[in-house]
Amino acid sequence: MSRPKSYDRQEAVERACQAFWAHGYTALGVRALEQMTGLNKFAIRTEFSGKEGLYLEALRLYAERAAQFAVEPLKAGGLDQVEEFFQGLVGGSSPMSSRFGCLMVNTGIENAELKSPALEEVSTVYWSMLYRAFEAALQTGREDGALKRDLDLAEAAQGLVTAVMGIHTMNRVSGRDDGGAALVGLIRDLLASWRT
Amino acid sequence: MSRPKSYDRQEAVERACQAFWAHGYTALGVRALEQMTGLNKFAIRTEFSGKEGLYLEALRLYAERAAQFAVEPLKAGGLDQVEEFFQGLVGGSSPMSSRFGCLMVNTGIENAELKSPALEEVSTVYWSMLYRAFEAALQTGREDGALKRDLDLAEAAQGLVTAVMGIHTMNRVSGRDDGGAALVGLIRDLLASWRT
DNA sequence: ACACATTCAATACAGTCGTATAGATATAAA
DNA sequence: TTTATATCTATACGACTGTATTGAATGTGT
Repeated sequence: MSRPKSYDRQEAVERACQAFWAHGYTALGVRALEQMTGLNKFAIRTEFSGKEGLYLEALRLYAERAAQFAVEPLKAGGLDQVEEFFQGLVGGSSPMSSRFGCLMVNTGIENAELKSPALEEVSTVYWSMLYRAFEAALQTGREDGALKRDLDLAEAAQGLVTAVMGIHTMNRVSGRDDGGAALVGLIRDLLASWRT
Repeated sequence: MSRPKSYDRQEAVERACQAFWAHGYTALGVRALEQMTGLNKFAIRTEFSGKEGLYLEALRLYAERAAQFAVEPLKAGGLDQVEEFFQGLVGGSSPMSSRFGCLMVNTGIENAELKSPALEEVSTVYWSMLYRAFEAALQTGREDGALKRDLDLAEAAQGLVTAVMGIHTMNRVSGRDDGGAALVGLIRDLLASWRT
């Protein structure tokens, strides 16, 4: 009963995610977004209520993908899965590694002062999701008796999250999807030292 | 023979450094910079040849300070100094810790796509300076016989640099100058495991 | 074939960006 | 006191920002 949309919503969000990932939020203008997503200004407004709405949608997609591909295996597994997770942060064979770093890290740094409550929440939820996943994996390791008993689980999980940020940051700063490989190596050694 | 300047150059750069540190480059407009630095538009142009020139000056000051307060002790010391360095990245008593993270990390993430050769170089020089400092400290540790012989020094130094980025990033994302404390703890454990 | 509903393309808008310019101002030397 | 020089304040500029509006285009249902 009306003119069909000239774009595929899902694909548009996907492309927007990639675009924001590479260029950041502020630096990417609406007119550039049109080209990279196949959307038009009107659609950005009506479908996502503006640029920031599209950004939030892209962030949610990113978080969803990360939860699916990286975090779920973590919660189900133990120490080995933690090691695999870190391996996935570098190198070309993984969907979690990128020369542009991590969209959530980039967002957190760029918008630390933006004070958009919606952004703040997406970020917080994302990192606490990762924290709990590490916590669960370590807890599993402990219950399996694979982990030393004197390890502070909360500090370990939080420290791992921070290491993840470092790897992503180094990936972006170096412009290479394996820029953070050295820290992945150190984390592997650390995990080994935690094993019984 | 002319009207005296209404600002102190050194202090202006110092304030600009703080301002860019907190707000980033793009998000901080020239008109806001005037207020926060005590400079005026004319001075920004004549004294620093524009906003980007002032930014570079601020980055150089930041790098200089970091070299002086944090990196020099590293190059002169050994494993203990590496540990002290990481301790200095979190908590209120250190000039290297901040809830705004690290100016160089923020710059590297925000401007990964800016392609300003000058910025690129300042960043590269900074991180390789830190890398060499870690390398030197570890080398000293090795020569003192305090370090296990099978440790890959290059990977260790590069991994430590990446961990530093992670701590700064977590500081900024969490908005706390001790946000990265957990990873500092893990790094301390890791350093301990390297000792003979 | 026609009316209806929705999207599209193009343009307009007010606001901000960094920079450039011009007249007023302040100091030191003549 | 006058002159020269440099800095200050204020305004102007074109380019850009994200958003809003308007008439044309493109479908479906009658």
